[in-house]
Amino acid sequence: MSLAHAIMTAVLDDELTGYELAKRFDTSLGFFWQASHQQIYRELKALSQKNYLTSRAISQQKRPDKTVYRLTPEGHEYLRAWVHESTKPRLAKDELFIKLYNLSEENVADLMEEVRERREHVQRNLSLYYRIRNKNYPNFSSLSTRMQGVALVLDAGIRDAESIIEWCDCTLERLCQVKGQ
Amino acid sequence: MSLAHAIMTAVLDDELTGYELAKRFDTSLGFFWQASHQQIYRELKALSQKNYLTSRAISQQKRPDKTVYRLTPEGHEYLRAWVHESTKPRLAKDELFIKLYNLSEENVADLMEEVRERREHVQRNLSLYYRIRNKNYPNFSSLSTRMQGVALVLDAGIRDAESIIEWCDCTLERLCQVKGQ
DNA sequence: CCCAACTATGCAACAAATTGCATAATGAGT
DNA sequence: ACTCATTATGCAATTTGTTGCATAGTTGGG
Repeated sequence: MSLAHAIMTAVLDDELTGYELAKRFDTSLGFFWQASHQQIYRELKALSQKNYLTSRAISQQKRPDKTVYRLTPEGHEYLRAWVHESTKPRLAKDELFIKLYNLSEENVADLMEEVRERREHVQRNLSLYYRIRNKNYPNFSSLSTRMQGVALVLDAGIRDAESIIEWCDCTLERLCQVKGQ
Repeated sequence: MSLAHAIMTAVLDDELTGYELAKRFDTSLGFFWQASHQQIYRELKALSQKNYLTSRAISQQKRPDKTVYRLTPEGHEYLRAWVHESTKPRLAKDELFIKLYNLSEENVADLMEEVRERREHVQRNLSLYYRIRNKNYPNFSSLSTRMQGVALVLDAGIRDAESIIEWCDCTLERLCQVKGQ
């Protein structure tokens, strides 16, 4: 259900296409929500039928035609009311940790490589978050209330990424000792 | 698919019932995987049919009868091979951050309460992780390789929880200022 | 010039997860 | 005495998410 809320929140300020939404769920929004383009297009259609979103077709010459979506007043009110409802605990699933539970001399090299890849991936996200913060949220106090909320989420993403990178470095050192018997 | 791997990993050392597994997915394992008891019982049945787990019925007088599951050699081999396969990126979904994107003077009090609850929840988990570490993994170097892997995951859980608590404290201060205009 | 990646959308089949319900005994607290 | 939480398992319906496929022009690199 909350994919709907995430999408509606994403189009609070911007008019966006399904394609652009998919990219955001893969980058900035990806810190706290993920969705495939198939899911997004399905949900956009459902939300339009419920009258929470309106769509507008845009013809393009050099690119395929596209449809941009924006929040309706009904959608805005629905979202406003939803914020007051009880919040589900965060959901996290990470295969890497299941695999680490199975650590052995036989697989330690593979797992080190996985941790290295995880570090790189998180480092890329962190760089992106820094860029977004420097560009759009340089001074917290000067932001509008809504943008302060966004900045707080960005801060969570940055802290999360930094802490994971530290763990990766520490873990790689320890796995290196396991590898060398 | 990976619920299967998580369950098989959980019964690597211990014989467990579906009920006990459900409790673990709600506490220690919950850091990196969650599953309802309905999901778990279904998966246990499927894994038994595939011959990756064997079950043993235990009659009880004061409590309902129960069934304990353990890993078969086939299950062990399957798990061993799976560790070498490519790992999917972590999946995280958190409604709290969607709600923070919608921060306003109207909802700031509710959101502060949500952040406080999140802090308490994470603090409870952190205390549990500390207890587990002090009890079972006090000295990293003296552990078996497999247990070192478990200790590394525990370390990730501790770092994660500590960093979230810091964010909650910082966020509560900032939200307090928003509340007071 | 060819191949890959990007832009842009969507259907259909399938797998995974959630929600609601059901049973049934024991122990702990008010 | 009554109520609530705990132990212990499971079915059925629905919702959500994944995987595979399909189309089709543009842009960039080697």
